[in-house]
Amino acid sequence: MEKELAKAYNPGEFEDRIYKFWENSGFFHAEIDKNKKPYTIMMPPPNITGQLHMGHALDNTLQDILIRFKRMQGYSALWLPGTDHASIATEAKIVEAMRKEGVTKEEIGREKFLERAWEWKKEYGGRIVKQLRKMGSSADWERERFTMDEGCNKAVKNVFVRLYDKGLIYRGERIINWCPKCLTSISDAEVEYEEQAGHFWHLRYPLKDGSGYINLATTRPETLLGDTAVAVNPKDERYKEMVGKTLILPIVHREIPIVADEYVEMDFGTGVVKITPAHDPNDFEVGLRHNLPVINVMTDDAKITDDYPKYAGMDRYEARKAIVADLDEEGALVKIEDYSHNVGTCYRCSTTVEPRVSKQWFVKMKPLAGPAIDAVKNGETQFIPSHFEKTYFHWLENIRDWCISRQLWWGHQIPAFYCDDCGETVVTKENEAFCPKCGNKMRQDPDTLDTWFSSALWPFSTLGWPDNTPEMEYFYPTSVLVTGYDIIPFWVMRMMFSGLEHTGKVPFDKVLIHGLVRDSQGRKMSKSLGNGIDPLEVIDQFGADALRFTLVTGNAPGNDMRYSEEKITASRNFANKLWNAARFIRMNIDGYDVKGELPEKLETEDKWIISTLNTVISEVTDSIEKYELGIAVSKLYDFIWDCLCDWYIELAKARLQSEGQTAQNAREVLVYVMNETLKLLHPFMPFITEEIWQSLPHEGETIMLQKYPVYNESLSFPEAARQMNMVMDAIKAIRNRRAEMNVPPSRKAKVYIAAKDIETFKNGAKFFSRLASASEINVAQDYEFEGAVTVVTADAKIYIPMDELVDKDAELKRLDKELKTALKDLEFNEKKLNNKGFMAKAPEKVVAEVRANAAKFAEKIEMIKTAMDALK
RNA sequence: GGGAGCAUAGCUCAGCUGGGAGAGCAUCUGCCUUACAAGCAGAGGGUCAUAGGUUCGAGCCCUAUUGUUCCCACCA
Repeated sequence: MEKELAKAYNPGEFEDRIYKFWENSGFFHAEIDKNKKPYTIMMPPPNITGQLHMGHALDNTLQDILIRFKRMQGYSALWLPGTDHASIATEAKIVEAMRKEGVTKEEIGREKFLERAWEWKKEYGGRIVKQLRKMGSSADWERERFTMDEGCNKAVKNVFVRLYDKGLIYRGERIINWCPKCLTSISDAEVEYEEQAGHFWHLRYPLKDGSGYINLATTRPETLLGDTAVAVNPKDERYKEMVGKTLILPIVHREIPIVADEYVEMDFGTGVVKITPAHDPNDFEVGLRHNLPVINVMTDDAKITDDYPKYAGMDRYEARKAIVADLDEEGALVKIEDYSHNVGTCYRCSTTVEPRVSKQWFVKMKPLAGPAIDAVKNGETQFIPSHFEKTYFHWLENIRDWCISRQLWWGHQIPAFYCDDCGETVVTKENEAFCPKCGNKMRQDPDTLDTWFSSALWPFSTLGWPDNTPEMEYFYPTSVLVTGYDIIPFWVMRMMFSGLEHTGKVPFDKVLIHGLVRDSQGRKMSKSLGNGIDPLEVIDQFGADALRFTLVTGNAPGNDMRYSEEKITASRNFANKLWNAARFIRMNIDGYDVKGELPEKLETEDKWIISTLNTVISEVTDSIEKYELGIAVSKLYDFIWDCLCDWYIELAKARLQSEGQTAQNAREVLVYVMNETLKLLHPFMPFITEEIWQSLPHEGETIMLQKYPVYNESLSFPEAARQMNMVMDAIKAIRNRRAEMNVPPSRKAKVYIAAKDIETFKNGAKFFSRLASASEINVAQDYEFEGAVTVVTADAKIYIPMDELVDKDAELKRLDKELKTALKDLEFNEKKLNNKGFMAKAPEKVVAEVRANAAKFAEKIEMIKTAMDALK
């Protein structure tokens, strides 16, 4: 036989060995059997920090569980590797790494930079994949590298050109969020708002005709330089007369109109807003509606432009001071008020973002959103749990055009070319372009595409699209996307509309949404808080299986979970329990020829455990198929700990110590049940199940490629299970009673069982000595005792004559209490049976159950009564 | 302001399509019973946030309220 198990569960002793074994088994690069229905699952991109974090560990655990489960079921399950492109964070990391080497990106140029970036990416991405593998994940870097390099680029260009030709991509002037430090636009989602203490500067703008002033307030007086109007609400009686008149802008002394616009709220402040279209998104919209000029007063790095010589070169905060001082001097400053307000900051460098007008590429979202909404509404793609559909709809229904250009180098360069001479624009898949009008070589747009633009194409770009590859044909649409709820708007939504637009099909059938992993106090894990827990350290200390188990246990889809040391300890203890159960089995089969096949003659307890296992098989399989992994895992936990360890192994001990066929049968059943259990558990705890499986009699090379257990009707023994439960109930009742009386197990006592079903209890009598501290066991239809400890179960009346311990009054009191609960139980059931509505409307099954319960309690009451009579 | 989630034992959370409330940890009691003290056998502990409603029957479905968390928008 194979190998000894160490005395205690110590994952460190075998995880590395198992991991190497898997590497050589070909599992990670399993050949795809194209005759079988595929199960395709996507794996998100390696995290940019190069460090595995809990969220990632959770993602991967869920994905890997599904992959392993499906492969054991015979599907050709496949990872689709991820990509991670033009994010500011990525580029910043690369720039930082280069700075340490003493070079800047400008110095080495775009081409070299990208080369360097790729090296960097390879190093960090590769590291992440190694880390994922350590936890048993079948993540695969080689495949990722390929698809990132070749597949993605091709797909991105194709999509861009396609959308442009259809008029769904356009270039236009818009207000965007600009980070003056990173010198790039950032998407709305990348802006973080924080509460900042600021001021309200109350200003007054004089009317040109000298008839008075109009008062308004601003938090950003420096943008006054770019004011091109003042707006009031059209319904506002106070200013009705003023609309259309002209004001003189203080300091600048430019003439600006008063316009009426719904955007202005009458109740807020003075009901007057200064309009600076170049430096505020709302003002920009107002400007569009009223054809106002757009005057940009700031440079890229948020300094005042040369158009205002007095302030030129000052940064926005210096300029603010200077302008406020000048306003005061001019008498335009009315008062200053303290005011706290939300300010948008760059999520990476925390610099206050500057809304800025610039030329960017946009995707028209309205035409793309419609089909994406429909596909979920008609069930082509389902969210699990389904309520996340609401989030999805809410986003798509309120969607705005998507700014896709980023002023970065690391990413896919926008395939648009401009003619410097005539201003012609050409969008093409080619690497260079010549102006159709003047024939000059054109200049490619230096910007790159938003990371989500390429990520949105992942489900098909990784399969070779736009070519009609066999992979595309076979694997697309994919089966399930596993991801956190926080990126539904960024990614899920964009994959949906991209898939529908470009392939005509949804990218995946199911979207399994999970929550975030928080710390033990419920806070989001973050670097700045220092409360992040490194999964690798957890693995070192407790084992990868314990981590995986913790991440799925007691956790419903979509709900956040808290990570705590108590939880991981509980998981480790469970692994230890399983380990020791296996050790017990190994010790008992040592020296015997055991195959783990079910013997022909099964005892009642064998039938009970096999039947229970059979039920667990169907429940676990159903739960996984419904993506209720937390439920599946708790079913397995209960079965292994309660049924297998606490009961079956204990029940089998006596037989194992005997000789002959019955002992051999017990060995076979033990190995059989353990093997089936290991297979059931394998997707959740891959390392320990492999290690134990290898140590027990088995056929095949690895547990990973065994068939997942299937419910088998011929292994269902409800009658044996019922009988076993009667015996177990009696044992529990005796233990309970003894514990109440503080009788130590070492003190054995005779047990007399009075029951209708004599056979069952005679059959089960052998268990009472070990499990109920019985010195002797007698079974009969009835007994008459005076002064014995009495225990009543639903099926038996048990007497334990322990004369010196018997306190008649106490016994009577206790029995009386039991009688009362039994009477209450009976009443509850009878009430239902007497309820006409219940009898008429409740399903037959429920009525039958209630009827059976009523009978059971009536019987129990009788037994308690006779027991009490005997005591009196 | 718009949207969503959560509210169940001292703590952390399960509870699938409605059929008399569960687990782990913690607490208390008794056990080193030769797989396991990372263990075994027991015990206590809940008006399932509040108020209505639907139903024969509600932790679960509906409405309102309160508390709480998250996402989005953001008032110059």
